[in-house]
Amino acid sequence: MEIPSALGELDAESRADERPADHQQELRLWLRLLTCSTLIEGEIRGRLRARFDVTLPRFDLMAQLEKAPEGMTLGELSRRMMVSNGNVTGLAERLVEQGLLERRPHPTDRRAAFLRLTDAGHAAFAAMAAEHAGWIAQLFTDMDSDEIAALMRLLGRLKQSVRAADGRTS
Amino acid sequence: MEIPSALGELDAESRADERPADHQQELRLWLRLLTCSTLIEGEIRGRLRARFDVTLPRFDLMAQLEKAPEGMTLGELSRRMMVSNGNVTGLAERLVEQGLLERRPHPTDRRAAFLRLTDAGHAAFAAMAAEHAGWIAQLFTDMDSDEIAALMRLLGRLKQSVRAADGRTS
DNA sequence: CAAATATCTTTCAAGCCTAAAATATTTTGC
DNA sequence: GCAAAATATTTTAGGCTTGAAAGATATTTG
Repeated sequence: MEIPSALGELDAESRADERPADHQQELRLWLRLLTCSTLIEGEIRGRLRARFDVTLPRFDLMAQLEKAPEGMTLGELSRRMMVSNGNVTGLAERLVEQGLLERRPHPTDRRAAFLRLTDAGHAAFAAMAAEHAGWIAQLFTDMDSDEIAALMRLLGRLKQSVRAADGRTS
Repeated sequence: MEIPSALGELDAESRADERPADHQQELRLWLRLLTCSTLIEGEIRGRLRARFDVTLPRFDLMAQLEKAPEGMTLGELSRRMMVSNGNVTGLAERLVEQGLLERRPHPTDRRAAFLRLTDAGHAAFAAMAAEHAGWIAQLFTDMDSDEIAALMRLLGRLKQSVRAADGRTS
């Protein structure tokens, strides 16, 4: 316990706005988080390329569509993938060219279009997804189930914190 | 405790290679981790652009150089930033053009070059770093110090696990 | 209903990023 | 010392990514 010292001195609270606050702990955590995702992402990207000659963004797009058998609009896809609209336009274009994706007009809204995996797309994704899951598991090998659960919970809290901060953005 | 049932059946261990193993927990953790870094990265990228008209990669490069007053070679920078050599070549080029970076020959190795922040680079970085730290802290607002410490520890374990798996890569 | 506003998508310019090949130089091992 | 291997960097081709502007269609509102 720290005891505020004598007369005329500012307590920690009052000082907070005058001196650069100490954000070291948060900064280091952010750096470590970024390191982890960069490492994993790089590993997965490399393996997808070597094994299936596919890029990570294309794999991610297919993964989203796999979960929506009836298809999904470009906008919905862009929100779920957390990337820009224009980005999805280009990715989808290339996947349609490859015959993995099918594009059809939205039944009631002529601005929009639905995207769906073709049969070839489903098959390709199934093959990739199986190995992908194994790679991820391998990267997490040294973590036991309790640690994974604890990380899961804390990252959930972090996600919540970030989204909340986003709301009250200055 | 599970009891292996009668004759002729395979125990869990033997089955492992035949059935798709359950990697759900790891997959979901990876997705959540990726969501967190994508959210934070996007937030920081946007603020850097709006407030300082600078990109995140340029900020990252400057942050690395700030820690090495005597400068650093391109290769060292590329390793620390975990990006390709060619990437650093281009980033550095643009920062030199802006007058934030200085490039000088390596004293003893004619293949290599040192990069250092110019005075203008130091000044620009100092201004950005101060606000940057505040933004990060704000995004972590809802996490208390214990949670941050716990996350830090678990991510340390994860980093270790990923690096170890990388070593024993098939 | 018409004007204003919102939404869905594409296009564009600029920059980021990688893997692989090429160039230049240094180090290593005979 | 010299050939071979290793290291530092650049170049190249291709793809990813963004933010902003523009086009097309829907929805809302006066």
